[in-house]
Amino acid sequence: MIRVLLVDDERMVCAHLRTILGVADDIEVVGEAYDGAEAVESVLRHRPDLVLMDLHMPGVDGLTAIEQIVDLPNAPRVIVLTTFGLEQYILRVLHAGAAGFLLKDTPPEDLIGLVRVAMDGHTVLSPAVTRDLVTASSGRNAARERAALAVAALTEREIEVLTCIGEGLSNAQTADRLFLSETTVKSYVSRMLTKLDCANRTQAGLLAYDAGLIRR
Amino acid sequence: MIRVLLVDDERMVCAHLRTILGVADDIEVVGEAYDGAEAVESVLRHRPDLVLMDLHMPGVDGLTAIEQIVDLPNAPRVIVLTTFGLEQYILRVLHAGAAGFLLKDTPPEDLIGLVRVAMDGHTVLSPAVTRDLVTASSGRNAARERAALAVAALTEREIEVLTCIGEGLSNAQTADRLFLSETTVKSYVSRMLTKLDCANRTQAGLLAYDAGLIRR
DNA sequence: CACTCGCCCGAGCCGGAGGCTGAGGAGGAG
DNA sequence: CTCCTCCTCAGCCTCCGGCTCGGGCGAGTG
Repeated sequence: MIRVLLVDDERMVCAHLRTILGVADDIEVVGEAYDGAEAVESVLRHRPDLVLMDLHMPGVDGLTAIEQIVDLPNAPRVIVLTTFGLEQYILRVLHAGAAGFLLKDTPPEDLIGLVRVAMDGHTVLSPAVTRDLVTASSGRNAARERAALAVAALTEREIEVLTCIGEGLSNAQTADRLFLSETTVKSYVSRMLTKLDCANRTQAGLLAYDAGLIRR
Repeated sequence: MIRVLLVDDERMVCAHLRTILGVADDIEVVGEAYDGAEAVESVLRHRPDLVLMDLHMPGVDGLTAIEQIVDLPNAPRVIVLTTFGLEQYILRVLHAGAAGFLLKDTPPEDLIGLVRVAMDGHTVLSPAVTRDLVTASSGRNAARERAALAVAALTEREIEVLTCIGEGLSNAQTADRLFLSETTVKSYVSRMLTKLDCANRTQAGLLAYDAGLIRR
């Protein structure tokens, strides 16, 4: 038996979910909560196996509620079930410890299977959420590959200078670190900028970041 | 009826999966393939609804096989099912268009439910895969939060200027874009640098990047 | 050997970047 | 009305950033 807690500030939604999940004979809705603070209390009181939670709620944020819930001993699984347009929260939601991120356009007949799968320890995502996750991270990869390719065309010394630029050092500071004259550093910078097709050192710094020369 | 194609270079694995999925009366294994090239052919021949595919295979890579398969008309859903240690491919796998990323320690009894959920359009991930996905992106989040906090202290106009800096524009170019005088831009830059505790516009540019003001 | 070529270093010049002071107008809070 | 914040702009000065040119050094090449 999977004990489920529903969390949504709109009671209509809770009621709707209750009827949807009611048809499954291995699922039991053990309670409802209408904001983040209530959610944490309800978890402590009803000890559910799984929580279906909205993100947008008055008072305590859904995100912080998740963090508090998953930190509890014998913590339940938490699935975020929210409206469109909040897909970009996906990374933060997963980082908070959620077991899934679903949009409210999820067909009712799918929901039961999703609950079971999440209960088994797996992570479930709605199509739009996956799309956002991919586009959010694919942009970086494209930039990263371009940057790595551009940097590969540089000499070793030039890369050292580029790294310094990426750390925000001035030419004088760079010269100091690399035991060079400032004018030497300047000439390196100049050649680099043309090689990398950058207009100024700021662009070069971002490129160094993309290429992974510097961390933060 | 869900028509499934199995792709794994080890035939034992295919046979095992066949017996596991055999107990579900809504799933039918319609074929097997033992490398990436075969997988594409088999998809064209058997027209499955869903493909269970290993990543590590001789010849054509699993990743490129996925890309080719999901580009087909009436493409099937593709779930990656592979061994430990390949979790870091998660982003590439999702970007290639996969509907899931499972490890081979997935309990047999879970697999059927996972196939059904993926078939409904959702994305499914194994716990270890989710963990890797989160840690891979959480490193940047630390820098991102610091940056977002710093940027929050700026006025709207200052943020616009900061964005231009992040794109590598000069003061004159920034002034041109925002319909301002160059001296105005300079004063903004000056105040920003002190507010953000940056020595150069290069450091400010990286901060703008971290804060998500600019994409690439 | 002389010649070339790429990489490493450096000087000098000039325009832009950055810091400082000062100041006017628009709008909100008291 | 006054005080305050924010947006806007000017002028000045200093210094850094970026460009051009040039020399030294090692490795190939004919």
